[in-house]
This record gives sequence, C-alpha cells and structure tokens, in this order.
Amino acid sequence: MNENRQNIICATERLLQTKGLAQMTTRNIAREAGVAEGLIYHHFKDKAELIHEVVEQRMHVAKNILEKLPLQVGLRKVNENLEEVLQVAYDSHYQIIPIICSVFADHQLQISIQKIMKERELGPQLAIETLALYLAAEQRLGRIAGDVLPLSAAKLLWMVAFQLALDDQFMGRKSDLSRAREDIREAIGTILIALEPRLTVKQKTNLKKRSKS
Amino acid sequence: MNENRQNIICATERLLQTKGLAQMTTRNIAREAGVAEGLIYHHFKDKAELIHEVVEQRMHVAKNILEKLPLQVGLRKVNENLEEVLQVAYDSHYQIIPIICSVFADHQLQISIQKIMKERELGPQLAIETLALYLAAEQRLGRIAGDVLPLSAAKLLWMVAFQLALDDQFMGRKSDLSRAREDIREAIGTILIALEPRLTVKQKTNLKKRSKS
Amino acid sequence: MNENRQNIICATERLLQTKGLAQMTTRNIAREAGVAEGLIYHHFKDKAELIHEVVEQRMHVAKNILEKLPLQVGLRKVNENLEEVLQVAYDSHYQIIPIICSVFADHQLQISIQKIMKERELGPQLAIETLALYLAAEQRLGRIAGDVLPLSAAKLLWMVAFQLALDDQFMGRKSDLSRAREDIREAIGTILIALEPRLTVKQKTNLKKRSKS
Amino acid sequence: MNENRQNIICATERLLQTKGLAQMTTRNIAREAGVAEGLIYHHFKDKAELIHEVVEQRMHVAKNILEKLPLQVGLRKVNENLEEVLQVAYDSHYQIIPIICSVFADHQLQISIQKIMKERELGPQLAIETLALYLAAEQRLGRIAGDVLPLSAAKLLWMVAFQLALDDQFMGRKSDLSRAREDIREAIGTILIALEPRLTVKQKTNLKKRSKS
DNA sequence: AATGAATGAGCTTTCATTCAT
DNA sequence: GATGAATGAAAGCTCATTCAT
Repeated sequence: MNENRQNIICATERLLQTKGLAQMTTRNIAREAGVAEGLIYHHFKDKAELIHEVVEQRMHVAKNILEKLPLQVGLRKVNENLEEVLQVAYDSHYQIIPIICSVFADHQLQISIQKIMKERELGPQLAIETLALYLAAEQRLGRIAGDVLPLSAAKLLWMVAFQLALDDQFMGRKSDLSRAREDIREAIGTILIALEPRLTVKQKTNLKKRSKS
Repeated sequence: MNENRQNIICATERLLQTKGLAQMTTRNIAREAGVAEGLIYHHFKDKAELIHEVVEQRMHVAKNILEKLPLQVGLRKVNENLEEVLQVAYDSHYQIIPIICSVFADHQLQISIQKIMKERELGPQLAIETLALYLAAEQRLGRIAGDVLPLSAAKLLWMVAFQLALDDQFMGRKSDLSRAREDIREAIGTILIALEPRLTVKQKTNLKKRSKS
Repeated sequence: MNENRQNIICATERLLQTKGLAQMTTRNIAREAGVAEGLIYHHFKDKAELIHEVVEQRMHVAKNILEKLPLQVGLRKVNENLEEVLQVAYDSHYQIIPIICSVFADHQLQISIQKIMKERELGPQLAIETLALYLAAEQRLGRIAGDVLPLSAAKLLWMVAFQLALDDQFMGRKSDLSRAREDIREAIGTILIALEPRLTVKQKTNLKKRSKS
Repeated sequence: MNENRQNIICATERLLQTKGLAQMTTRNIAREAGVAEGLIYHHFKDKAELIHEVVEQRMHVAKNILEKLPLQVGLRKVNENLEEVLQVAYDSHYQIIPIICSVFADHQLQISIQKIMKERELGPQLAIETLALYLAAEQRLGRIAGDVLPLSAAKLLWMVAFQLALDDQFMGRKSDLSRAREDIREAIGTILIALEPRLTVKQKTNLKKRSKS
C-alpha cells in the first residue's frame, strides 16, 4: 500500500531527526515503521532512494513556507512581519538541519542529494526570493530604507533563522520558539537599523530636490 | 611516538574533510597515516577519543583566528578590516564544517563533542566576542553607528562567514576565496548600512566641535 | 490455466539456459512469463516442483531424439548417418547442459532430480540403446566391423556429442553447428576406424565364398 | 597466516564437493575452516576471489596429471598404460566436476573462471596433448595403428575419463575406482580396435583359418 | 484463477576492536 | 612502541513463500 510507503518515509525522517544517520539502519526503520525489513526494498530500490524521498518531501514542504508573506505587505509593522516569518523558518530549519548535516557524513549521498536539489530547485532560493520580493514591496511603500538591496537583506534574514536553528541543534537544545523569538528579534533589530528609512537620508534628498527646483 | 599520534590525528582530519565520516574507518585512517591499524589503539582508547582530539585541535586553532584584529582598530576602512577578517573566518569554517556536520550523523558522538566544546569553551564565542570588541572600539572612534549592539552585529557578521562556507560545502563547491569575497562584501555592505555612522548635519557639526575642543 | 502453467515452465527453462540457476528467481520467472509472482505457487507446490517439471519435460524430449534412426539402417553411408545423428544430439545437449549442470549447485535438488530420472528413465540410456541397435543392425549388414560391441561404441559416440556441447557451453561459445560438425566428424572418423569392416584381402575372399555358398 | 588462508581454500573446496555451491556460504566456509567469517575477507577481496583461488589450485594440480606418462612409452602393454592413466584422470575429474558444474549456476562466476582458465592455460589441453604425444610415440614404435590421428584419439580417451566421472557424480554414485576401471577398460577396448596395428588383425584371421583347416 | 504487498530468514560484506608477536 | 591477523556483531540487501483481495 501507499500507506506503508509513506509510513516508511516518515519513520526514516523521524529516525534521522532523533537518532541520526548512523542509527537510521534498515532494521531500525522497519521497527519504527512497524513493518518487515524486506518491505523497504519492495517500495524503494535501495536505502539511498528512500533517503532521497525523505529529503525531497521535507525540502518540498520547506520551499513554500513563505508563500503567504506577500499578503502582509504594508500591514502591521515590518519587524513584526519579519519576526513571524523567521520564526516559521527557524522551526522548519530545526527539522531540516539534522537531515542536511547528516548527509555530510556520506559523500556519495551528499552528491546525489545535491543533484536532486538542483534538478528540483529545492534549495532555499525560492524562500529567499519571496522574502526579497516582500522587502522590495515594503521598500516601495517607504517602510524600509531605499538604499538597501532587498535580495542581500533577504539572504541575511534567512541565514539568521538557519543559524539559530543550527546552533540549537548542534548544542543539543530543544526547539524553543520563545527563546528563538528573542534571538530573532535581536538580529532583526540590528538588520532593521540598516533597513529603516533614513530620515536623514530623506532630508538629504529633499534638500537636493529643493536645490534643483 | 607523539609524532605518530599527531600523524594519526591529522590523517583523520584529512579523511573527515575529503571523504566524510563514513569513509573515516580505522583502516582508512591507518592507511592515510601510514601506520598499522592496531597502533591507533595504542594512542587512543577508541575511535571516539580520536575524533574528540581532532575536533579539539581544530576548534582550538579556529578559536583564536581573530586575535590580531584588535590591532586594526582605527586603521584602514572598517569594511576593509571586516572583509579581511570574514575571509579568514570563511576559510576556517570551510575546513571545519565537514567535521562539525558529520558529527550530526552520530548522536552519541555529537553529545560527547558538545560536552567537550562547552568545557573547553571551543565554540565561536571567543571569536565573536573579539569581533564585538573590535566593533565597540570602532564605535567609540565614531567609525560605526552608535545605536548598534556590537555583539549582535558581530554575531551577524560571523554568521555570514559560516553560512557561506556551509553553502559552498553543501553544494560541493570548491573553496573559492575570490567568489566568497564577493559574497562577503555584499553581506557586509548591507550590514554596514546599519553600522555606518549617521552623518546628519547635526552630528557632523558635533563632531567638528569635539575635535576642535 | 494450463496455458500459464506451461508459460511458467518455459520461462523458467529460458532463464536457466540464458542466465543460470542463480538468476532463476521467482521474481525473474514471473517477469519472464509475464505473470504475477504469486501465480507460480498456484501451479507448483514450490520452486523445486517447478524445476522438476522443467527437467522432466526437457529430458523427455531429449530421450526420443533418435527414434527415427532405425529407418536409416542400410541407407546412405554409416558415417553420414552418425554425423547427422550426433549433430542433433549435440544440439540437444547444448540446451540441456546448463540445466543439468546448474543442478550440481544444489545437492538437494540434484538428489530429487536423480530420483525422477531413475523413476521415469529419462537418462541418455534410451538414446544410447537406440544408437546401439542401429550399430548392431549395420553390423549385421556388414557395414561396420563385426568385432565391436555396439553398446560400447554407442556410448562413445553419444559421449562425443555430449562433451563437445559441454565444452562449448563451459567456455561460453555460442552453439555453432558447422564447427561442431567438424569436431563430430573428426571424432567419428577416429571411432569409425574401429567400426569399419576390416577389409583385408583374405576377409574379402571369405565374404565372397560365403555369399556364393 | 598463510596457514589459515590455505585452510579457507581447502574448506571451500570441500564444501563445493560435498554440499554444492548453494551451501558454500561464507558462514559455512568459516565453520568448516574453523575461523571467523570476517577472516575470509582479510585474505580474499570477496567470495569470487576465493572461488577463483579454489578453481585455480585444483585445475593446476589436474593440469600436470600425465606428466610422467612419456616415461611409459614402449613399456608394458598400451592398453594397460592407458587404463592406468585414465583411472587417474577419472579420479581427478571426479573431484573437479562438482566445482566445474556448479559454476554453471552463476554466469558471472562462469565468465570470470573462463577468463582465468584461458589466461593461465588451466584447461584439459595440456593433459590431452601429453596423451597425444604418448600415442604418437607408441605409433612410431608400431604399437598402435599408423592411420590414426593421435590428438583425436587422445581427446576421445580423455573424454571417456571425464564422462564416466560426470555420470557417477550426476547420479550420485560414490567414486568407485574398481567399477570405473571396468568401464574404462571397455571404452579403451573399443577405441583400441581403432588403434591396434592392423597387421595383427590380418595375422589373427590367418591363424584362425589355419586352426580351422 | 490471479495479483502483488508483505514477511523474515539468511546471505555477503564491513568494521571497530583485541591480541599474540 | 608497533604490527596485522583474527574476531564477531551488525549492516544492507535478496528471495522463496504466504495471504488478503
């Protein structure tokens, strides 16, 4: 059944997140999924194919995290919008990181996953671009500074969410959204200083305009 | 001999970086180090102890990367100083990442390494603090904006170097310092907008007054 | 259906001949026969029963290869008759050998097949006896030497066809009837020297005397 | 140690002969050799390499079976010499056949062994040629008929030994030298009629006539 | 009759670790 | 200190067989 297939995929992801790649043995996967070991090979050519599926599904979900962000343009405060968005990104990264990092242990696996991510465009690119579009829109509304490159700022913001999740995972801290929120707020705060409209800058341009007219 | 001991440590690190944790077998280590497999167990209780040593040495080196940064305070342009510093950090991270990330594959190993890093304070903390001290010093000199938290900005800058290296490693790109430099410059550019002193007319005049007095 | 049953048997034989016993898995049989794996177990108790059927059918066909040979007694030249017969035997053996030899890999299978062949008299015995009868008949016609044991000569001739086929199969040579024919001719040539009537002068005169009386 | 290496090779050959390829598992080999399963892979790259070694050693021994035959030229009776030689050949074949035939079960194995046998000239060629040389020498002494091709006759004789051993193995008969000797004698008898100098035939008939008159 | 998902025993192979030399 | 033969547990994977549909 397709039911068991998905069952196995989920069990594998759970193992990757909780016990790590080394414990993600076919034996453990079968036990976790409550099926016989042989069934894995009925649904997947080999273990690599199973892992690919896990990565693909998880990355596919992550890819579209920010699709609703454009609806927020102009609403609430910019930093509130960003905080909320980065918190979701943090959460998503917290789940993805054990998978992504485990892959470094096995170069062959790493290469095949690189290939899949390139072919299916599963990287962070889409999310970052969505974020950049949002920033550009706010820029047009004058809600953030005009002299900032939206894509560059979006990269930085996305990195923040990733880095916080990585730090927590690496140091074995549970996903703690309220603490993460604090860190996110702090980082956004620093970046937003760059993004905030420069009153002084405006004044400068105003002065220039006046001098031209 | 201590010579062979260090030999084995270096061989292990080389394997971790080039072939990944999965290929870091005792057989491969012995071959790479040019010693017998059994010798490993004369110098190390077990494989975990060897990896601990590898991580410890590498992190120890990384920890002190920025120790010469304070000497640059007030010299050259701030963004030049930061670019140079982040490039070194990128380079260091590019080497460390395969080691650090591989560890995610084995939770037991991860936990024991977490412990070591906490006990010996081997994390990025020191480097970030050094960077923050530098920023604070430049802040005092008025070379960067006064309304920025140096520690928060330092974290962001450090993160940039780490994330660029991670991205390159994950996507299987060779360490390319000239391209990395571009990315670093762009990110610093965006952050520096936040850090740049706000040169309003009033501030300028204030500065002039102070320098006169 | 009986159709599917025979289908499976033929698919199994094809696999045995082309890929060997090791590749004769239930999965491959099902694929080759174009049926579901489970269907095999509706028609046969287990894999052994299926193989028995394959061997039985193939050996049954082989057994009666020479049934038309007696019609040739006294016609054409003896060596021509033998060459033709051995070529057919070679061809038959070329097909049988991969099946028969594979069986050596599994002693249980070998034993059960030995039993079947004894019970149903599926060995080369009948063919050899047919050949011996032919030789005896030709001997009575004076077309081959009188001091030869027909059964012994028949065994030798049969052996030639078998061994040539075995040699070709073992060395991975395609069944090449024209080359086989050469080898057969050579071997028959040597054996026939034994079989040829000793036409010394005295014997000739003796024969003439007897025919006159 | 080399001791254990040879140990494993012999255990493998014993298993091949007594239980067949299917039972020649690494587990059984290790048990039969009285070593740990892992040790097999210390001495051999994989199972195939081990089997190659087994085949090579066994065939190498077989290759030189007849090396002392040339010393018998002109001594004793020809059929006595041949009987003795074929008996040794039978014995050798009886051991080799389970190995050779098992190989048909696994095409990959078969191909790799074909390659080895070609490269190292491990086939029956040498033995057959030695036998042919002997026959040619006896031919020159006038002890066998002059109109026979020695190589062709040698092939036939060699086949006899092989076929008898194969029949016995296939039908699960123990190696029975005394019975084999009977069969060999019978076959040689028939072939020797071809090989016997024809002059004796003439003389015999002359003698018979005289005794009749 | 026919399917193919599901099982689990058993295979080959790898690898950290030990130990006699 | 140094070697490498030896161990045995555990890995990924295959396959004959069963069974619900």
